[in-house]
Amino acid sequence: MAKEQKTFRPKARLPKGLRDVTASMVRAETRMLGLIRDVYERYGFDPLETSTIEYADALGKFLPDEDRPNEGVFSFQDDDEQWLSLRYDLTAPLARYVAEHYDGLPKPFRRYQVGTVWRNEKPGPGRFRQFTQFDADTVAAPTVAADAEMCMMGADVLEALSIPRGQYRIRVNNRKVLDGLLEEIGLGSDATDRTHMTVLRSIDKFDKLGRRGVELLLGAGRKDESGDFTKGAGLAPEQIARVLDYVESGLTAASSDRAAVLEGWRKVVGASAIGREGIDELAAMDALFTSAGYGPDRIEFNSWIVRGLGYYTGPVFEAELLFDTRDEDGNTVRFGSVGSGGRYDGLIERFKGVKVPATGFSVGVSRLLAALQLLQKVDAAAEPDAPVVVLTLDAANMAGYQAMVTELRQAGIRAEMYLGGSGMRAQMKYADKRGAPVAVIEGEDERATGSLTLKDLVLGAEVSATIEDNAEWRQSQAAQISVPRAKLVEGVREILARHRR
RNA sequence: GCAGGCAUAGCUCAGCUGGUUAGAGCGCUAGAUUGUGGAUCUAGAGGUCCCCCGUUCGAACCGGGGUGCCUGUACCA
Repeated sequence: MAKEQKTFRPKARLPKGLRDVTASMVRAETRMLGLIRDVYERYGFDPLETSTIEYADALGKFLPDEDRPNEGVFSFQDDDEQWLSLRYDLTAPLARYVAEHYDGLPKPFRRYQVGTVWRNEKPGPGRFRQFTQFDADTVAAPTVAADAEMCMMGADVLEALSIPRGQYRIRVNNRKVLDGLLEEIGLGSDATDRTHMTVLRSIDKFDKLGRRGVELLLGAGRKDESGDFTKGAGLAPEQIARVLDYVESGLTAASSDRAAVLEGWRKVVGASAIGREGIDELAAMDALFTSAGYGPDRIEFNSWIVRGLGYYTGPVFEAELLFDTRDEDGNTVRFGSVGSGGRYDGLIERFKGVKVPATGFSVGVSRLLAALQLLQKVDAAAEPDAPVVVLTLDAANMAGYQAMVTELRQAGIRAEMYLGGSGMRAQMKYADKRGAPVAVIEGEDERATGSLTLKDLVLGAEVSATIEDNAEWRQSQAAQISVPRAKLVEGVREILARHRR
């Protein structure tokens, strides 16, 4: 009763939040990574490649509001039942590496690393579960000179990618200033306190929600446009006023004068020792920026840069694109942050028990690439020419076609022979779809006379626009020439030269 | 995670108050036009109407649950 067994057919689909990257984007990314690498190398950083998989406990959990432990990380068990995780950033593995090889490393230790990282969380526009980061970190460098260097390097990276000065900004703040503010409004110094965190997160949203939105979040809370309600920090009106004071003291002068921003902050948080320390550190950074010629059109001090609450302990910074652009659907897209970093003096302490100060900067590669693409800064010259296609019209003569392709390749010309099974018309369509500049044709007629027909497909496309009649289109062979078989390379070169960019 | 919306061919979508064989345009494949990409003409392939359960004589359409996508929000190491 052999009933027909249904063969199992898996559905061809990609898991959510992941994507396939096609030729032009792969090439553009490769090129972009090269430019970033050049900048990092110039600053004296050395490459390091750590593994993509680490023991879960080495990556650590440091989210203070851990409602869902282990969320966010892809994990699985090894043969010996130990938990392994895909890395979710490049900093935690660096901390592990430094702790493991501490005694042998030069200190300060400076390394850069580019790599794929994974986060198991809800994807969104421009937010994937697998993406690429490009980091530089300096470990065992206690002074803010290391932080200042990160900021300047961030600016250099963006300019190396042809983002004009003025269209981006490196925005810098200091966690110590924020701690001083919280102290000043009487919230104490418990960094894991819920109100504490809510206040910081509210400040972080100033850019997005504006003064009114932040005010609501600091107080009772805020309703979003779908009607969902976000609970606020529940501060008293005087406290709210003080926080907004701080935020706006950074706003008025931000683009013009770094020293003026620090003066403004000093008035609000200067009474706190930790706040003063933070401001003094930024003043030291300002001196370095200024002497190196990095003005406020590149690096600014900014009140609402907060960053994540997990591990930053000092200066924090974000590289932000300032322009709006439009996506394929014509919607306005604000790019915002394409890189970020800061000082994390506590990360390596997890392993070593001793404090090892460190600071780093991380470029969000995929995001930045998407921005460049919409800016049309993705360089078309990085694309290789499409291959010359040698048509295979006679199955008995494959050896002859192979010889032609090889000749072209040996002459440095990108070329391929048609490897499908269809007729001439389909082969021409294929060449067209590939964007081939030249089709090499050798059929019976050509072979009889020892010649080849070379068709200039670029010129042909231009000609076809003016022709409507089929007979005319076929007979007008303006776009093709006949050359002796021996002149294959020469003839192809000549046509390529016509269209050289 | 929370809130709202959406789900029909590769793509963009139509499909009446539930009614027989679910459609269009574009794209794709092949043929015609003496061995040639465009144009024109002809033919063809391609769908578990997101999935499961239910209501009904009957479900693409109604109800419940699930999944996926979009928007906002939260989080962002």
